[in-house]
Amino acid sequence: MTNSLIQSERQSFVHLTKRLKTLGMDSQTAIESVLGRITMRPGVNKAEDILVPGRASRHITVLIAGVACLYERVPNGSRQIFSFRYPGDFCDLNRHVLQETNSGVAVAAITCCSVGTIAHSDLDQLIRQYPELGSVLWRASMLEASILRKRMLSVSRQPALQRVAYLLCEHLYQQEVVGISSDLIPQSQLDLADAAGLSNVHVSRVFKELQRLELMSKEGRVMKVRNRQRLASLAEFDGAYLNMLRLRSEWQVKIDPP
Amino acid sequence: MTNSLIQSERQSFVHLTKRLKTLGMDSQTAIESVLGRITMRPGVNKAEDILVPGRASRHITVLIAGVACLYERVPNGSRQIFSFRYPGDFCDLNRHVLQETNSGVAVAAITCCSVGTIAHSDLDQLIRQYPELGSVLWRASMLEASILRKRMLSVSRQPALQRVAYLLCEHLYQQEVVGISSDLIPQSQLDLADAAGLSNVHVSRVFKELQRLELMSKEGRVMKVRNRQRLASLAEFDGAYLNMLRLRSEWQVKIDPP
DNA sequence: CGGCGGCTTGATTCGAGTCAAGAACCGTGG
DNA sequence: CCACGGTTCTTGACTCGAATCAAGCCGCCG
Repeated sequence: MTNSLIQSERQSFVHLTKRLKTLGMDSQTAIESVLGRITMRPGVNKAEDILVPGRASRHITVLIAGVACLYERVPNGSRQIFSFRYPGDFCDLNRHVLQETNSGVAVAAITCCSVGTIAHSDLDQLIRQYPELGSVLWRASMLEASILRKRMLSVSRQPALQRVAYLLCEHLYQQEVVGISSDLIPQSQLDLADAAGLSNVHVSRVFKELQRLELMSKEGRVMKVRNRQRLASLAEFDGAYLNMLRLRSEWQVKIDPP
Repeated sequence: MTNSLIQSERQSFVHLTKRLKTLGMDSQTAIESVLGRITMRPGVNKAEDILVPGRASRHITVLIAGVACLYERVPNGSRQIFSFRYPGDFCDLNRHVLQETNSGVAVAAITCCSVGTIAHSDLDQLIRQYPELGSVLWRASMLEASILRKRMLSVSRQPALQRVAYLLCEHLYQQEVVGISSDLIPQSQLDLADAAGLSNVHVSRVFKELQRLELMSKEGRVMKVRNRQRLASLAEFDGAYLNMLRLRSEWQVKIDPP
């Protein structure tokens, strides 16, 4: 119903809006329609689960603010983080597209998050009404797969130092896509370890080395990127797989996170 | 134009047909329309490239027969295999959906392959005409991402023995989805190494161990699965992520590869 | 028959995991 | 404001899995 969102709502959806545009959604009315179908859920605290595996659901979840991660637990107790999620990212498109209760994948908040939902039926209807939305979401899925492949390369072929550097670069780039520019790394070392397939102990050593190389530094407990150029070159990260997206977005906008 | 395919053509498309049905394409006329837009390319020999990176193209490629792999070369010379492709699989949907010249990903033939192409413009038109085709291809993309995640888990968290066992199970299951049932492993040990993120030397040792455990055996030079059950349990492979698909396919059909 | 690519085997090295203990940091509540 | 308890991070000692190097071997194709 709400084609005219009140100012504060529109405000909270800036990142989602940007992301949809980045993915090629040109019609403003289509975007407004999507935003109009979003129901906000209560905020989620750092380290809490946003989505648990196995449970069937009648709606999809979209991250409005904060950083989250998509992960799976393995029998031996450790967890693998597959990808990080940023404002404007959908968390469980797979549950919508593949009818199965989405294997063992869960989503957890890395920082405090605010999340919204859209009913599956609403989404279907939106896609029917705006076929471009279908393409946009398909594109988002492909992009995710593309990112995952690159990550796989890094995890399976690079030594620990480069692997961690790679993750850090990936993080910076993904934030930029939605217009957030910050040197601070919200992930804990354990998060990075679980994403890179390393032990927390080794990530700690790697981080020490990154500090020695003056690529990173510490601000209280959080890590901070000092020299992004050299970090990227160390990791052999080029971000070319996001180029396509960059072309479509007003690239220089900088918004610092709260 | 050809809604009435001649018998031999229809024959060569059995796997693609099965795959489309498996993915939820119910209308026979829609399937025939898709098949009608396929142009066959000359066969590709074992170890030859089917698709090279970077080159823009006006059509997408679909694997009709044989086994191929999607891979990327890394600066240091080694290669990472991201996934294997089976009859009925599309090789470069990403190039269609993301306009970019698809990063560094290439496709190579593991065995002799026959491949077909569909012009991007034809595909667009087909999707417009049969919206379900859009969903089907989106679903195929999501499924691929899902498989990739599972693989990532294995690569980053399991020791070598399990990793290789996992790949073998994945291979068997993926072949079954399109109705091929065979114990023989067409991949060379080097292929498996490049997919598992191991050295060829170590894969050789792992294979010796698999033989000792009576899970695998050698037939001339090719490997053969002896005990699939125990192999799957060793690898902690459950194939649940393909369950959804199994429900939709006539599961017991067995077709031995040439 | 020769030669080549894929597989095997052994010796050695090294990166990263594990275990264990301690330190720094954080939020909490007295 | 400070003492407390729990994370998260750090450090060191030790172990071990897998990479690398280097030959030699088998099966295949010309």
